[in-house]
Amino acid sequence: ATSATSTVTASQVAPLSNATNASHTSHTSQKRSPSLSPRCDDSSTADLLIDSPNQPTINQTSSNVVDGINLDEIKDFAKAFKLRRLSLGLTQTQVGQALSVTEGPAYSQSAICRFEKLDITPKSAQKIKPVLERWMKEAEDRYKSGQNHLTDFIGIEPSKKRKRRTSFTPQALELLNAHFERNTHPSGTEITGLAHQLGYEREVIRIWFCNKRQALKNTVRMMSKGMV
Amino acid sequence: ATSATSTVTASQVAPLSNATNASHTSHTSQKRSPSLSPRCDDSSTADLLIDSPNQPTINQTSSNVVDGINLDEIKDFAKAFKLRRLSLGLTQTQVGQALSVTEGPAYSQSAICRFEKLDITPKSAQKIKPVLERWMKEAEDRYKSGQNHLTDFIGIEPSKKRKRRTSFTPQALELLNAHFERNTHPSGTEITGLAHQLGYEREVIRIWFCNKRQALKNTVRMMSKGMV
DNA sequence: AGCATAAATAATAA
DNA sequence: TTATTATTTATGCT
Repeated sequence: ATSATSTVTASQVAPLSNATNASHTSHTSQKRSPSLSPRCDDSSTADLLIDSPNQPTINQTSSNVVDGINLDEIKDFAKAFKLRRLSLGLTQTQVGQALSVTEGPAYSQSAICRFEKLDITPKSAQKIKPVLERWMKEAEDRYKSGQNHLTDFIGIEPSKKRKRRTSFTPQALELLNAHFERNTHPSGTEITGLAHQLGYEREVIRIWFCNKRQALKNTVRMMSKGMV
Repeated sequence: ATSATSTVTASQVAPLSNATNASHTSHTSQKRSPSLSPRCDDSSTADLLIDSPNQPTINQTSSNVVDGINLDEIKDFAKAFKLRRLSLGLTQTQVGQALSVTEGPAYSQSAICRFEKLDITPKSAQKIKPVLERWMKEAEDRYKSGQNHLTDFIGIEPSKKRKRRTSFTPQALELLNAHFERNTHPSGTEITGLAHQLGYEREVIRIWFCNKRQALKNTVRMMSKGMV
């Protein structure tokens, strides 16, 4: 996201598949993991049924229709989506970030990755599909009307405003620190509670704890080196 | 490879028509001279390259025709090539390796990368183009006649699975981090030692350091921007 | 569903 | 070209 020179063309397209690993030194035996067969090929998908409490993902499913959901349709869309994304020169990360800016549900890079690989349950896919569908349509329209519209829509460079640095009140810090002393890893619920109680955004609080833990770690590290 | 999932029929590839965007990089970074080592056994290549060490790359050229070479044509092909490559779910590495197997000149992943980015001289491009053209045509034909023909042509083992994500024990991380603090660039010997000591593959340890350096760099970057 | 980060691909340096 | 770095994708957790 650095140079953003005029060459915003569909360059920088992301990798698609695994190629040979250029590693030297193939040390000892590889722990050949039980293949998760994240693949559509029909090679014996049975037997792998590790009883999962969760629904199987689409690519683990052989049927074409589940719960009234047409999997083929989703598979086709996933493929097309990926291709269109690449054609526009977008990364999963960019799409994810763009989604979080526009209205409607947002999804992370991970979620998009999993959608493209169909490594999600039919239900989830069914839910995400329309969101991506709509977004992609819009993105393509923008693309056709010129690069600027697209980059603008995606929210790259142009309007990447940085969040203002939060400043905590002494009272808030006191409470946060007190909490931190009891528990450096507050649960999601606790974080939400604190955020609400103090009137800060949840994410701000979460980050505060991250940073605090980091600071603690650094302190410990320095002390162990006799630097403090 | 995992990309098998991403295969899309070539016909689905929207040509992304026109798009020959004339935007010519107001260059950000001073590109290094495109000097390639004249180590190739193909003497003509050597001639071609040493003959003008400082010749500008295509993307540094504004003209459409240089030395009787139609740059627009090359640009269009480069774009189309990339898209077709992605549509077939191939990586630059795979193409490079496949080329080295078939008869005719071979090119490395780096060479293909540069061709796609037009970060080569017109002469070099002119020379590579037909090779890639011929190869891609063949690959697409194979693709149409079925996956097997393609994977065969490419010389990949159909079931190359991504390595399972390693999870390090806290103890291992502690040792690794301690090491990292002393030296972010351990020597090969040190890496081997650590791998042995911790019971992980050497390559895994090497990659850990790569990623760790990356993370550190990102942190520094963010801190300098006041983001942490 | 998302974070953190391992692994893989693309780009650049040597 | 090969070796490394920079970027992106994918996955183990929870």
